Amino acid sequence: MDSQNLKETVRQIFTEYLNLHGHRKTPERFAILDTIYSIDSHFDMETLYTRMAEEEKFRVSRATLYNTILLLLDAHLVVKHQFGNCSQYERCYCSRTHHHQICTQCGKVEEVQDDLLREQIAQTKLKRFVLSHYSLYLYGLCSKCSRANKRKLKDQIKKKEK
Amino acid sequence: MDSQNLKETVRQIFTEYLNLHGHRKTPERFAILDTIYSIDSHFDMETLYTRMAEEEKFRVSRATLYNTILLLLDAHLVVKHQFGNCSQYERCYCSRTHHHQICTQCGKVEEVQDDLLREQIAQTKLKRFVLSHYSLYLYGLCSKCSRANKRKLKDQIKKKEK
DNA sequence: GTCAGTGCAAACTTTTTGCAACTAC
DNA sequence: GTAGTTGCAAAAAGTTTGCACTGAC
Repeated sequence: MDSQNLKETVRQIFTEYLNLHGHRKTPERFAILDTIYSIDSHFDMETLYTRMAEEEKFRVSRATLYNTILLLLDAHLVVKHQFGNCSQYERCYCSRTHHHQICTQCGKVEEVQDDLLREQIAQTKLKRFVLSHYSLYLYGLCSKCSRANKRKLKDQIKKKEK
Repeated sequence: MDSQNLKETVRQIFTEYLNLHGHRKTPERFAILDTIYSIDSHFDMETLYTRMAEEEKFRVSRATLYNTILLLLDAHLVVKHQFGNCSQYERCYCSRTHHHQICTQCGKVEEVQDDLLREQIAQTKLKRFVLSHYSLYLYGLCSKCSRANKRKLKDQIKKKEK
C-alpha cells in the first residue's frame, strides 16, 4: 500500500472509530493522524509537536496531542513504547509487528524483523488472557559501543602494565 | 537457594562489583540491595522508599535510591521495566527471565513463565548486537476485564432493543 | 445553541542535579 | 586527610488538569 492510500485508509478507520464513540471529527485530530502516518519509525511527543508545527504547518497544543494519542491508542492505530526517558509512539496499522533492539550504553534503538519469533510469540498460549499486541525489547550493546568498550579495556590493561 | 543464602550471594557479587569499579561499600548500598532481594516481585521507587523506612528501619534518600539502582542495573543484579506511569524494577540474580502480561484496561501485571519462548528469544540471532537481556510485554485483556466488557456490551444491546 | 474539544498555563509526578555535610578508605 | 557518597532541596522533564474560549454537530 502506498503512503497516500495508507493515510486515506487510516483516516477512514479513525472516522469510523470517532463516529462509533460519539467523538467529534476535528481538523486537529486528522492532522495529527496524518503527521503520525508520515513518520516511518517511532517518535516522542516533542518530535511530533515540532514536526506538526514545522512541516505540517498545523500547530496543535501538547494537551491536544496527548488527548488524540489516547484515542489513537484505543483505536489501535498507534502503539506506545516505553524505552528511554520518555514514551515513544509508533503507527501500527498495516505495519508488521517488529522487535526493538536497544543499546544500553548509547540508547540507540533499532527495529528487528524476525518472522519466526513473531509467530512464536503470537502463538504462545496464555491462561485467562486475551492477547491484543506485544512488545519485545532486546537490550545489549550495539557494535559501536561494544568495540569502544573493548578498546577502553585494552587501554586500561596497557596503563597497568606500565 | 533459600532467601538468606541468596542475599548473601548477591551481597558478595555486589561487593566484587564495587571493588572492581572503585566504588565505596556504604551501608546504604547494602541495605538497599537487601531490601530489593526481600521483595519477590516488581516494585517502583516509592514502594522501595517506604519499605526501606518502614520495614527495614533504614531510611535513605530518594537520590541515594536512584544512584544505587543505577549501580545495581550495571551489576546485572536488578532489571528495569517501564510499564505503567513509573519505572518498575525487579531483582534478577538467580531468577528466571519471565514475561509480563499487562491488562490494558485495569493495568494489572502478571508474570508468565514459558520455557520454550524464553529459549527461542535467547537463541534469536541478532546482527551486530550483543544481547544482554530482554523484556517481553504481552498486552491485552485479563479475564476480569474481558468478562466485564462482554457484560457491558450485552447491556448496551438490551437497551437498544427496548 | 450546545457541549465536546482546544489552547494555555498551572499543577503534578518522577527523576536528576547542585551543594554542603559526612564517612569509607 | 580526601574524595566519593549522602541528604536535602531545587530544578528539570514529561504528563495531566482546570478553565475560558472555540467550533463541530
